[in-house]
Amino acid sequence: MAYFGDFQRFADEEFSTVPEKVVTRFAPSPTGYLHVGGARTALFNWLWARRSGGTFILRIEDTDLKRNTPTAMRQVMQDLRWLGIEWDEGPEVGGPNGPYLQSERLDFYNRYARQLLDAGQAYYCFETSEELDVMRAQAEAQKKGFIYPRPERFPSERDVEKARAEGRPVTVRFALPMEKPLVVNDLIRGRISFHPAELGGDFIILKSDGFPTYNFACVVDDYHMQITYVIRGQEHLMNTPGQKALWEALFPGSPTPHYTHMSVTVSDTGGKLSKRERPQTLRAAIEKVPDVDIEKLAEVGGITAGVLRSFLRGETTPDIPAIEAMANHLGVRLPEINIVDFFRSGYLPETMVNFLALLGWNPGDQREIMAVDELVRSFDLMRLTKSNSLFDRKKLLAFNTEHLRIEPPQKVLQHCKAYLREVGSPVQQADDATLARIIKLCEGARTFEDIERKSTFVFVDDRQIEFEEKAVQKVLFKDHGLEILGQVRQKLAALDPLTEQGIEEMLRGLAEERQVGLGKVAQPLRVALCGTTISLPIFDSVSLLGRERTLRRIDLTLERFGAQGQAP
RNA sequence: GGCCCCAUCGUCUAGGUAGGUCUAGGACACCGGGUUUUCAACCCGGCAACAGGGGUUCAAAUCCCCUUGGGGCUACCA
Repeated sequence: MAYFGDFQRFADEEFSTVPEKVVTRFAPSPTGYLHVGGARTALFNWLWARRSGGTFILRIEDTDLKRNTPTAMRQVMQDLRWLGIEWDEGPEVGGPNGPYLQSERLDFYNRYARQLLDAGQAYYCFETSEELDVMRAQAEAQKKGFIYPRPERFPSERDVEKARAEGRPVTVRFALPMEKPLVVNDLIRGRISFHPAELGGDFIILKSDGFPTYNFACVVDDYHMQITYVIRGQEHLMNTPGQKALWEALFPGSPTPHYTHMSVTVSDTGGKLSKRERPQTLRAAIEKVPDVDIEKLAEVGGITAGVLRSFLRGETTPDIPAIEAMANHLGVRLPEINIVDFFRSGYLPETMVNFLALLGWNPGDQREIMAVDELVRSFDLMRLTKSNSLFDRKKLLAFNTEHLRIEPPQKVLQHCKAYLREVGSPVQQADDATLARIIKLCEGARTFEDIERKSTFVFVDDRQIEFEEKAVQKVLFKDHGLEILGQVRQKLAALDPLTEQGIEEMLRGLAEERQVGLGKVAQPLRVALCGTTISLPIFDSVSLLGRERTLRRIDLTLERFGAQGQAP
């Protein structure tokens, strides 16, 4: 099942050997949760591998000791699995080309660095970061691009010992061939040519802590893992010529993978889709609160008032749980950025996969709502869009509405249970049959959050119902709401047995009797049962609660608001 | 600043590689109407785009150039 796409337009020496097998990889650096951009990159790589019967590899790029967090890798894997993106090789599943954590592959990098050093294609450097900063600043002052000055004679091993003895950092730089232009053949952008001098000159491949840099590790691993297609974000386009040069030095004669640089996804809340959006939204929200109680808010977030003030000044950012706790406390909705955010907001993974796939790709016909297997069948790298796209949450919502409608009920039920557990909803108490019934009643719901909100009244104590002021004023205190509720109570008490049909006939009869619409008799009852004007269909609401609880709630409502008199 | 990428309705996009069939199609959003026991959903209708300027050509959304605009990179981050 090899791919026979249009390679003619790139038919030159570089593409003369089109690899039979498709091997792609997703190579995140484990710095936090998987976010939308990363998920899209993973998805495209996965789809391409699946579409052509190839292999999808997960590789963890944990070469930055300062940034990697211990739990991040697990979170990323969990999020990928939630989306249904399973890897054929990688952490936890193994594979013939492991290990799949770069931090466990140091031997490879050292060996190749040694090879380059011995061949005179790389050399040692001893500058500190500060010294390099000064050099860059000088170049900038002269309005010139900074190019690292390659020494006339490369430092020897003895120089290295000396530098170490002096406590200087030791790094290794790749001597970038400067004579010919570096050409990248991007599958969707075509031929792009770079002048080596404009790339910034010789770049570091081994850091002073002994770890490889991204550009180095990436080349070594892509070769050893036999990656045939590199599909990544546009932000890597400028890295590619350097990586190609490195590849040619390391593996001469061996074809590089095909490169594809995807467009960037930008946020509909303005600017680049970034993890910073959530704290920024919270900060803006706090600033709008008139007399914000800093002490209290800090306590909610589990941080000190000092930290909170510094956050408000834009100096620091508290951790994710603190941000979420404070937002929750203030009732602020933070924009979803990470994949888990969408899970917690009640989206289906099928929606995310479908929507993400359409960000920068389309099947070429008018289909939009597609199942995963359909995406796999239709996916084609050559159909990637070149321009950046905006992440439109409203369209995502419409997609979720549709998927909630078309996915198999069993699947929806399972996802719904996971959601309810995650948010700690009282609706968790529902048994499968009841929950399935509730989901069915919520046909047209946009997210699990909608379903939860509409049905939670069934699972709380009769006395725990919180009455929404607006609902009380509008429904109970107007149009004889309380009076009608009293009548409803009497008729309901007389109903035996209590069936949905009976309830419906009774309510319709009463509406007719009073010469009003059904809404006028249904709404007071609804408010009595759940405290708001939004709930499951009223007949089902009553039947779900049962006679006893329904009557008790009506009585409690009458007791509580009856004394406050009737508005005209 | 330098280098690189990109440019069709408000948004995602089809059409562009083989110029005429494009009075530019679809979806989301929006507006109007309908349905209705709440919210949502649903049904019908409507608004709405080839960034600007030069070429090439009988003919340009489509090919070329310039301008403008947006984005990316310019680390001992990935």
